[in-house]
Amino acid sequence: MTRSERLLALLDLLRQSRRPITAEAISERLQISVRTVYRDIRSLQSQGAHIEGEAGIGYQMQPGFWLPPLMFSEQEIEALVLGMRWLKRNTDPELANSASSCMAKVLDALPAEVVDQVHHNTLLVGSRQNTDPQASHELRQAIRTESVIEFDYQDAQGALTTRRVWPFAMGYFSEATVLVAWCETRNANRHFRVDRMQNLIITAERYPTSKRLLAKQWRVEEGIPESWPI
Amino acid sequence: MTRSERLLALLDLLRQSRRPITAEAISERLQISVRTVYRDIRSLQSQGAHIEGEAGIGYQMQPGFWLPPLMFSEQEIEALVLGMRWLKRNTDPELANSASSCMAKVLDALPAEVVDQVHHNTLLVGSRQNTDPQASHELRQAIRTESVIEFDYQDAQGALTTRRVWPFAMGYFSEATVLVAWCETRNANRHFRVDRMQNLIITAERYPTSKRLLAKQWRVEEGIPESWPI
DNA sequence: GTCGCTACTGACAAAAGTTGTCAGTACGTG
DNA sequence: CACGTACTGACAACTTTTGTCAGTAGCGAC
Repeated sequence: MTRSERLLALLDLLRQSRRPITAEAISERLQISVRTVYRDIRSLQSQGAHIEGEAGIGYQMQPGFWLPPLMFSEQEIEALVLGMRWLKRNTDPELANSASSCMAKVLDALPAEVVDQVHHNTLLVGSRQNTDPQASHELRQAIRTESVIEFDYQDAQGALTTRRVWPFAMGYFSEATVLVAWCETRNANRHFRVDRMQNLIITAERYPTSKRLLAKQWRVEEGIPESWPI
Repeated sequence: MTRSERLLALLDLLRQSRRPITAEAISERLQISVRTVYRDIRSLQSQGAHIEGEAGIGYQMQPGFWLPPLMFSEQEIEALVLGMRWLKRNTDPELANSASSCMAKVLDALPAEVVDQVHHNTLLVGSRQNTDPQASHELRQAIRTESVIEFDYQDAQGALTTRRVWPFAMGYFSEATVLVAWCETRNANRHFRVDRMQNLIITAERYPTSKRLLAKQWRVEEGIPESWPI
């Protein structure tokens, strides 16, 4: 059994065992030395598995690595499919891809007839003209990492300015995709249509506050009640 | 990316792709040689994954057989939230409700730190004017049950006619919601804007074919390739 | 405090695994 | 037959993995 196979086996082992397992027990079970068990555990942890070890006790895996089976009603499935289709046709390839894999994960646990229903579901969505998918992707990335960005912007009057902003939200409208950001140049929150940006640069610089705070402040300014409903 | 990480990624990839995927496609996606793809596939198979390969076709995995899917990634959560938000603001209350309960179920399975991310997610969607929510809901119900429906319809020229149709699909566009149906009156497939319908009646009568067949035929007529992607 | 149990770390050299390349075979479809 | 694709074997360069050994550290029982 090679290491990579063993890691999968170890995941399975930890997933199934309810009580803590000692490294020594694992080492016997998998026919490897204790030292290697420690290394394997470390490797899984670095891949996102929540495995806790306590001296004198053993190892135990916390939930949150594997997605448990989710059950949905027919209507919920319909909603899910429709939402994912909208993403596929109205955002960017990266989000579309995430939508697909979401759907695949959900479907994994569902009985075959439901999967079949999904593939024959006839709720459809239209698509709008795409804004530059690359930019859209990069901007979302920048929001995630709270990075300062720079770009040239052509406003509604056609005037071109260079901006340096702290992005914290994106709005998907049927006419355009809009970035919401704190503008260093103007010292205020501003909205920017993605299709009017040019020469976008994601700097390595992280902005000196958090997107949460920025968003909260923006909501107050705009009179948007509370954090966003789902 | 180490081999063991790659194997998990490969599982995810196979789970996600509904259609068979060729070894070459995988090799590009994972940035490895084709030979290594064959080795990786073999490795997963020997551990119990149900992966089938056919010459000239590609690989396909039978879902739900081995390890459960990995937890949603940050990007997948983002996609999910955005999709559900679109539903909330652009369809009807029934779908919006389904979206909410979907999200609630998903959140229930998520570790706390991810739940927090969801509540502070800043991808937003615009909303369009609603078509009559009641009608929208009833029409979807009619599609589900394959019921014959009747209504008065005002076409683009303003002429009013009474129709009896077999509904099988709905399209959500930014300008309007459109019902796609086989029209008994015209003996052909027709599209109807929901906002131009009046006096809608869902009859108790079930139409003498299936929505799948109707949809298939419509797709052929319209030159839409294959069943709908997610 | 000491003991027993166990998690965990660093270092190192031998052993094993991994990879891309190349040259082939096999299979089903058109 | 040609084509697309699954699949195999061999090999050498390259990386990773492994066990061993020598330690440190936390916790509960006595």
